[in-house]
Amino acid sequence: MFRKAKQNRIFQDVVEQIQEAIVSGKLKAGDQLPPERELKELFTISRGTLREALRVLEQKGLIEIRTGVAGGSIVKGVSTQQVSESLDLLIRYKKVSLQNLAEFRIGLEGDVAAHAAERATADDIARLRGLIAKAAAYLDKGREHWDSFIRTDEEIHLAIAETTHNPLFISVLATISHNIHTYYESYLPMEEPLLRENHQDIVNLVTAIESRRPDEARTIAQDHVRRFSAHMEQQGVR
Amino acid sequence: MFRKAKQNRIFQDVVEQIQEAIVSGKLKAGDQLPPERELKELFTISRGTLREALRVLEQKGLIEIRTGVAGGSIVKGVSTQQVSESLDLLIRYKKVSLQNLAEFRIGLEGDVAAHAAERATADDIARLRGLIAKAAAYLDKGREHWDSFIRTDEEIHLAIAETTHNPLFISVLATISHNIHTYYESYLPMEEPLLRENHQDIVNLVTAIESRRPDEARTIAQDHVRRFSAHMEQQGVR
DNA sequence: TCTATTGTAATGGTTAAACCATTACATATA
DNA sequence: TATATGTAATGGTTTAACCATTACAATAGA
Repeated sequence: MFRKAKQNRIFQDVVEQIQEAIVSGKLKAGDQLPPERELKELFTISRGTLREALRVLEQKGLIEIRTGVAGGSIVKGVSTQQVSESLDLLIRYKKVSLQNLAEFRIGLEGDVAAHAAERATADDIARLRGLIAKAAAYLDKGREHWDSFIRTDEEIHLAIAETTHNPLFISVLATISHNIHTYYESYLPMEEPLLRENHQDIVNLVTAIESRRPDEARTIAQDHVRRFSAHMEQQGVR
Repeated sequence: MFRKAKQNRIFQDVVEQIQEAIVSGKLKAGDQLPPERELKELFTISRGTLREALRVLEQKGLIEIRTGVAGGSIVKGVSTQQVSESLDLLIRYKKVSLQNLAEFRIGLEGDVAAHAAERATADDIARLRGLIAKAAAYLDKGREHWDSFIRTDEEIHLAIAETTHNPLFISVLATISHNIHTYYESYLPMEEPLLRENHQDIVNLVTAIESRRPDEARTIAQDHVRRFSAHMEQQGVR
């Protein structure tokens, strides 16, 4: 029914006030908070307590703190960074396995592909085609550019998510993608046939999106995720 | 290529040392850290700096801090709590709409239902049946217990997510559910037929899960979400 | 006049010592 | 034996001082 009434911790109150201002839009990304010595007067608290509050806000990714003249707390706005970081911690703590990630990602990438196919504009398609060409170029340029290929691949997945115009798909996919790519780099053998297979999947996917075939797009995306997860598992990832 | 080399902040070093000890298992959930006045000696830092470090660890959900004799920092281990909280912040900040949430939830609840049907144990089913009976009782007890019905309904959705045994499904669904229920309470008319319809959906869903019919479970879950989102939209939610 | 150097003041980072508020546990009392 | 009370441990907060870094202005040199 009720949660335990927490003892009032002053810094917590300060955190909530500033966070609320950011979430509600009163403070926008790029805005600068007054220096600590002024803020502490505004809240009528000591500098130490204020700094604990700023530390929490910094940890949440809501502000960035710079030293020096004209330094101070700069508002950053909410980003996927924090979701990503906490998920990363979970994975390292072995609470989330590669299978868990893959299983989740199959549904997610499928939905994203299907919705993208329903909504992609000509601009979206042009952007995707551009990224595909860029990836292909890296692939042809040889081994030392394959890192760039992988990064472009991730970029394409994100671009597809963006054509859904649903911030949830975008942020969740960004988080999962980022974490999957950590595995990618460690466990996917960097061999040309595999990268070519990867690229061909993407080409097929974008073609399906362009042709407005949601079901086909979903199937291609899900197959792709399944196949590459299997590749990684063969490399001995638990 | 490289990230900017951050200036060494002492509290950051302390955070990393303690976090590493937790993630690597040297510190386990339930373990108690020495009191601040001892810790500060161990790290040879001031109490203020130590407290900034503890604040960050607390914010990350890695420790819990209690006052009083025998209080102090208790290790909590890594949990999904932080993922949920940051995702929650993201939803509030990005002003994710009911449609955005519903669209995302359709795929998610479908996947969850299907995987639950594949994996549910006898215990899982018993638990779900128990919750369903509890919900039905609240429904029969009349209007003033309908709040409890709604809360039990959310509990059932979470219990289904838990039978997937995939922490990703669990924490993401928990977050989405929590946010959807904010809308629920504001926009869903509290009328008996609607609540009965809701309950019947859940009964059907659990039956499908019990009978190991993933596809049917997926369809029921998705229909349910679609129908109730439509109900809310009729109430004029953007 | 333009550029490179140097100075300086603003600002976050850290330390230290003191006192307050809460609470588990021991002790005393009915 | 059970309840009330005392007490010491522990986190929460304040204050004041000093250090480290840095943007910007003043200065010097070409």
